[in-house]
Amino acid sequence: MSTIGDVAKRAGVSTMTVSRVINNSGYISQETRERVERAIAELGYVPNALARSLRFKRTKTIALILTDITNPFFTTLARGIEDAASEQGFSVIFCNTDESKDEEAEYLSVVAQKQVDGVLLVPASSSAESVAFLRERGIPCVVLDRRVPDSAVDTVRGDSEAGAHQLTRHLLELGHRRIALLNGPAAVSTAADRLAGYRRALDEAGLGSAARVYEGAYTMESGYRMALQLLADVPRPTALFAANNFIAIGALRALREAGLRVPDEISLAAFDDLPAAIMIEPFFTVVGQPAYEMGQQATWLLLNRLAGQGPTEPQEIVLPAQLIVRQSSAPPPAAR
Amino acid sequence: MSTIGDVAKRAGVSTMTVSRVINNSGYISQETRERVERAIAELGYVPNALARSLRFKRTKTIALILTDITNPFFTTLARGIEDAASEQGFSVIFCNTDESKDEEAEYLSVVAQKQVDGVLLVPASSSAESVAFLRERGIPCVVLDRRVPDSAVDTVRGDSEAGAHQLTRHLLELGHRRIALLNGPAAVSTAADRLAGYRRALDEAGLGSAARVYEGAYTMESGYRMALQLLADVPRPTALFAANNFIAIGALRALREAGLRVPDEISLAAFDDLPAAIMIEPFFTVVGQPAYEMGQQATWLLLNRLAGQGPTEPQEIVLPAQLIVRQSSAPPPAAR
DNA sequence: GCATAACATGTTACCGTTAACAGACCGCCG
DNA sequence: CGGCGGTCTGTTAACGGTAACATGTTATGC
Repeated sequence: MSTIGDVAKRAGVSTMTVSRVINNSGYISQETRERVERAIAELGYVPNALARSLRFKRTKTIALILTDITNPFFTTLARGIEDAASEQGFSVIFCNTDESKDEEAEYLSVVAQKQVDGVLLVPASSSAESVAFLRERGIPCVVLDRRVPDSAVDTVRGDSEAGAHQLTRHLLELGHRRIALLNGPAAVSTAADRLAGYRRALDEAGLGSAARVYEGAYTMESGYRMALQLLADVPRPTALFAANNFIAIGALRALREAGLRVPDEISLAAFDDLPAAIMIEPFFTVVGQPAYEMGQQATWLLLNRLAGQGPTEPQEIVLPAQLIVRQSSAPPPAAR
Repeated sequence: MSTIGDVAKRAGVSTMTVSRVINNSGYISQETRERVERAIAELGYVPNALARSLRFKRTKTIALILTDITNPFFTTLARGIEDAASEQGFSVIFCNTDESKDEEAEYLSVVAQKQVDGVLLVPASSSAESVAFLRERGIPCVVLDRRVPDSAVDTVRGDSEAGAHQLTRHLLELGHRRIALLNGPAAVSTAADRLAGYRRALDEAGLGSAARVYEGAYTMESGYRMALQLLADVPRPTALFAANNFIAIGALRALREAGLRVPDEISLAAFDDLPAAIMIEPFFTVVGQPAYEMGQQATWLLLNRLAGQGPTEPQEIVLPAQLIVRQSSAPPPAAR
């Protein structure tokens, strides 16, 4: 690739003159400008952003560190982020941690070295380490989807507690009394919040002691295993609340294998919608989160920080979750 | 963020000594090494990859330019790419072009400026411009999923022709004689290939004149519109072949709205599987492509090129597509 | 006991770009 | 006609890191 020096030589001027043409700064005569532009075109010159970034200390690049892009919730989030970022001329480096703290730390180190201007982080665990790492190095950060025990960090997330409360109430109102929660890892704030919402709904119904909580991971395998375990319980729950979409899919498989019809014999409801695009038969009763908007808002917040705009206090933006009742939830068999 | 100079000052050595410690090169006394390491830890120093890249002319970063990450096929592809890249210490910048040539050109310019070591490109159109742009600037490139009219470029794609042939034959064997193809844009090679496979199957069955081809975009809206159009045709086709998953979903919506039961009254089969994770009710008969492996292989190919390994001739890796018969295809009503 | 090699550290220059400063030339004003 | 301001272009140094070279010190071998 040619450099500004090559262009300068070809146009018979100094590199500084070329730089002025590129950046439209200072004075250049019409004739020189044309000569330089011709040289640029002939050489197919593109400025070296590394050299620029080294001087300006900004790369116009942000990092998106999430757990798994194949989870449709995160896919949509990522799309919202990339759209909002590219609109303002920013590029996005994306990283999948698979919920591993070590992977996350590794990626943080890499993107810090690459001098990203900011980080959008879906933290793998509910610790303050990652945020502290970034703060020490002066890298702005917005935490996405989950809380971390650090009150001074910008956060954009869905309202897991209220969403879980809504979903549990929905099941209670259908007449269910034995509702099991198939939850994600306790260390992840969304799991803690969904548990809290579930508990609150049960408590309000005077059924606090009926809580049945299984703790696993936000994966299909874990959903499958938790459901198997649950099916062995006596008496069996009449409704399952899956704490995310993957758990729901895994659990559904287990229910199918056990020959249980949904929702006739057992109800199943979940947190996190699947994109409408993909729901061939709109089936799951869910609490959906506005993933695309969440990504947009987080990016706007981060880019505003980078531009030194907006309020200085840390923001916590909590987007509402919405209950969407579909076919997977119905009154319990006994109640019919 | 602190620099190598700050570390050097704190440790009372030259920057070169610090550099040697970081890179484990040359000779350093145990004592000096420890002093430097302490200084690094105290300052939370991370080396500036920009400065390094400026010297070495490699950024350990690749660009992934695709049309839309929310298409599950590309999501899985992207995941395969990121996994393969990060395993070798490479970061991935991702860009959504939404099938726009202008967006693609814009992104190419940006990533060229950012000095990515290579580009994985799902071209928005079947022109050689983008590949030429990269070649002029010496940026290695692997074209993904689609062909471009440039025989000298590495390509990794699925076998659209054979897959479409298989799927069409499947419908023919079920007894269908009026099979409509709801295709993507003719300018995209996968659409051309799927059309060719479809035509070949019909020709082989002596039904070449029965071909009915609708051309649209690879989107749900387009699938919906094409299906509406098709439903007005007399006589109506008994089977639809949707050229990708989004078209299939849009078409299914139109069929539902028209009150047509699938597959009893009309069959529907598609190219591109939906991830098993998301198929709540395995429903669509499809030709699936190994998206994750495609991403992996493309990345390996690109990284090998960067390392100067592997054959020098351009590669064309064509991965097989696989017919998966599920519930959306059945014999035509008349044949029952 | 002295050349020689191995070890340990520092200095200089460069990667590509641009801010800051420095000239050179022009016309215009008093 | 001397000086001043506007226009145009060039030189130098710096961003953070490292290769290549230089220098000094200590151990090794004969």
